[in-house]
Amino acid sequence: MKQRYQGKPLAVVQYNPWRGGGIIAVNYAARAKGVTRHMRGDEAKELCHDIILCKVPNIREKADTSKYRDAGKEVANVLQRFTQKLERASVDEAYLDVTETVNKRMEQLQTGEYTLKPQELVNTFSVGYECIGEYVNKITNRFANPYVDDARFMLSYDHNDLPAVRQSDLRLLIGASIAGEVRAAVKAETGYECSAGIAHNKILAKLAAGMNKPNKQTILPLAEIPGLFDTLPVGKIKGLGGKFGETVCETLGVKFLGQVLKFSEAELQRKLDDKNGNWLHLIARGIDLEAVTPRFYSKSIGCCKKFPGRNNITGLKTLEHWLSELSSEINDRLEKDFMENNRKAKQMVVQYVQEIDGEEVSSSRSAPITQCDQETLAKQALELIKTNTKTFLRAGGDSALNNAIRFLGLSVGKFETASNAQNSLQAMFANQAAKKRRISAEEDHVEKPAVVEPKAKPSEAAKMKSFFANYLQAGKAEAKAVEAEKELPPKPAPSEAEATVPAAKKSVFETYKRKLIEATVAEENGEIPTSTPPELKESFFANYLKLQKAKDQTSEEAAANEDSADMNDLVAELDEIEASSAKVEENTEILDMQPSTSKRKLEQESPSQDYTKSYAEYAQPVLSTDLITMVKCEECGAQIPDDLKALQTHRDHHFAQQLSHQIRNERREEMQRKRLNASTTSTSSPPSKLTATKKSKKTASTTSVAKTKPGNSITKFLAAKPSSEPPASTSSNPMEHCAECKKYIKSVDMPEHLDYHMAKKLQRELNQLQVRTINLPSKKVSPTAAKKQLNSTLNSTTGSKSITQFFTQTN
DNA sequence: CTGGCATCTACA
DNA sequence: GTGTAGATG
Repeated sequence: MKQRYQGKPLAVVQYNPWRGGGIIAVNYAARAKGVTRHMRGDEAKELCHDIILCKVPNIREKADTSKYRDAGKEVANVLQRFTQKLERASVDEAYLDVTETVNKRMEQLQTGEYTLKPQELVNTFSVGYECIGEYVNKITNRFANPYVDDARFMLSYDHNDLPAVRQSDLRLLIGASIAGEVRAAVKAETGYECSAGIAHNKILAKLAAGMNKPNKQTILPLAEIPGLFDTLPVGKIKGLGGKFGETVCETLGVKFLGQVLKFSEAELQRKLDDKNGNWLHLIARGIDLEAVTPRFYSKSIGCCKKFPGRNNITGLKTLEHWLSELSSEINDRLEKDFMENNRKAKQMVVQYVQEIDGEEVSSSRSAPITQCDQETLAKQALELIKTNTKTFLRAGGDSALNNAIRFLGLSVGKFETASNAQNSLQAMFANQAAKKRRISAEEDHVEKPAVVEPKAKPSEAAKMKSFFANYLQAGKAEAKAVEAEKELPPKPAPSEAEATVPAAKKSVFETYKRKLIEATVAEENGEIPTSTPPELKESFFANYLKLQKAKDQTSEEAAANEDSADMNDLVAELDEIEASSAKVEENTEILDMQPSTSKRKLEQESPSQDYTKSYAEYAQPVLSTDLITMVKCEECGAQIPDDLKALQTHRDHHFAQQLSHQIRNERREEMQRKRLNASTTSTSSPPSKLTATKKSKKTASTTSVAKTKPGNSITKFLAAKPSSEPPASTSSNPMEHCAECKKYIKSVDMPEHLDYHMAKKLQRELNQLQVRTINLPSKKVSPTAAKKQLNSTLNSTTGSKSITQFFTQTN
């Protein structure tokens, strides 16, 4: 492709003799003119006079898309360097689970080994925010002053979840910086540009990725989910874009995803079915339990061709010809695959559509294969068709088919690793390919090439993780374990457990919350609401966990639990949550490559088109200094804005926090005593239980679980460290030494204390950076772009000394 | 006659 | 294990 195409309207067509060919890809300049996929080339010409139509090359009389496969692989090779947990979702999309990198950077943020680099966020957007600077501002303010949240935030989440949600925002920001690095690497090394979505699971990441294009990335914060879903058409969610989505809308009488919240899970299960009801119930809450399944190569290789109308295959010779052509392509691709992956297909499938009595009848037949040369494949395919068609040939001849064939497809799969390298050339290729991409255990039956060498060093000895991190992560881990279990053989019906346990637990949480509220309200004379009444909202994580846990239990266990005190359930649950710092995809990114618009290597930028107006990629960081005036909380040292309301709210927090820790400590000690009395076989180790239930999931979970440190429980935060001897540390009031500020801090407050240090650092860094965008040659600005610019200007003038200046466009 | 082709997943 | 329909890009 030449640079003269840069920015000009362009589309890719295949088979262009008839009406200009079918469009299979459209660049953004052409999209702006209304050109879409599925149009014919001629229609596109009508809409966009100067559109450039590129043809997909024809090989063997059919479209050959290998160029696009190769381009996708080239990009995927770059992506692979950033995580082992890479799932290629299609030829130009991939999911990256960057949880481990985020974890590492969270720690490094505290030690100063890592700092957020705002220039990585210049073309980043965040759902619900006018610009990324606003989002960053919110995060830093919350961390420095965690207990003053806006009403919307407070209403969206349960009090107990707020810390987790707060930390999630910082994690997403780090995720976005990683995405920025990834995309920069893709651009630098391949010339292709791509967009990305950064969120806590695949569904959300995919959704977010589509919100700002091209060449942009979008964060979807947890707190924005309810608002977004209120007006999000159901069909926008992956998996709901087709017939099923329509069924959902019709049977529920809804248009937007948020409307699904009105239905209980049971209702959804009744109206749809068990599985879909459960799935939709979670999706409507932004929960998607699908893990990023590492997969670099597809499970099958296939090709097909339609023979519409007059092109129907009616003769044996023609059929043999096309089977031979398809086999030839398969064979080529298979040879290449063998070189790279040292695997061989063990099964072939032939699909075909016949016209029988004017009706299209499709069939597919499979057979095991030992060889996959062209002739063998073609022959076997023909055999399969013959033997599965009642009257294959027309009576009275030996070449006319009884039923015309309208479609032929041939694919091979069920790959197995070749026993050993067949020759030195093959070995060399295999090794090179392996070096390049270091495939993780993708398939059970595909062995890692011997040369595979993980570059990731074992992470540094885990420092004390913040309570928030564990809370959020573990919550997801728990959910995941339950999900994985569904793949195991049928479990006992949850009947009893489902009905009673959640109710019981719910009351516990309600009581607990009420206590907190009463306590805080009593102290503050009822002036400032610190917690939303329980009936207004439910605990996002806790509720989900409760539900899943109930399902997880056999009736027997449920009965046993009913005997125990409510509080025991709660504490056990919290302990379990905190005990496992197991893996989950914390931050998922989807990268959406855009071959049609992308620039090739060596290409230079060209005159900007309309859509390039909103590009922020010319931004560069400039230093400036300013800080917001804060006062210090005597209790925890946190910086709080110097106003009465903020101070009051902050003190309320400490009170609530102490109460909550106190309750849990008491229960924990009680449990401990019980445990000592009882035999210590089964109850001791929640993490091992997770390992067991997760076993069937063949993601990287096994490795992560193995890494889980046994002592990674909340008790670590609550009990004094044996090594450090704080002055007044007692079992009831343990203290620890903060490495950061050399002060002794109550152990209960240590996690937040560390968060405070991190927040302070973050804010300092970010406050010192101001990004300025180079003034682009002014052309017509789209209404939305104009609005954005206006807002940016407003931001930069009103908050002249504020952090919102990041990334805002000033001149 | 013309909405192409490739790939994956769920489910019966 | 096998064949089919649906979803998606």
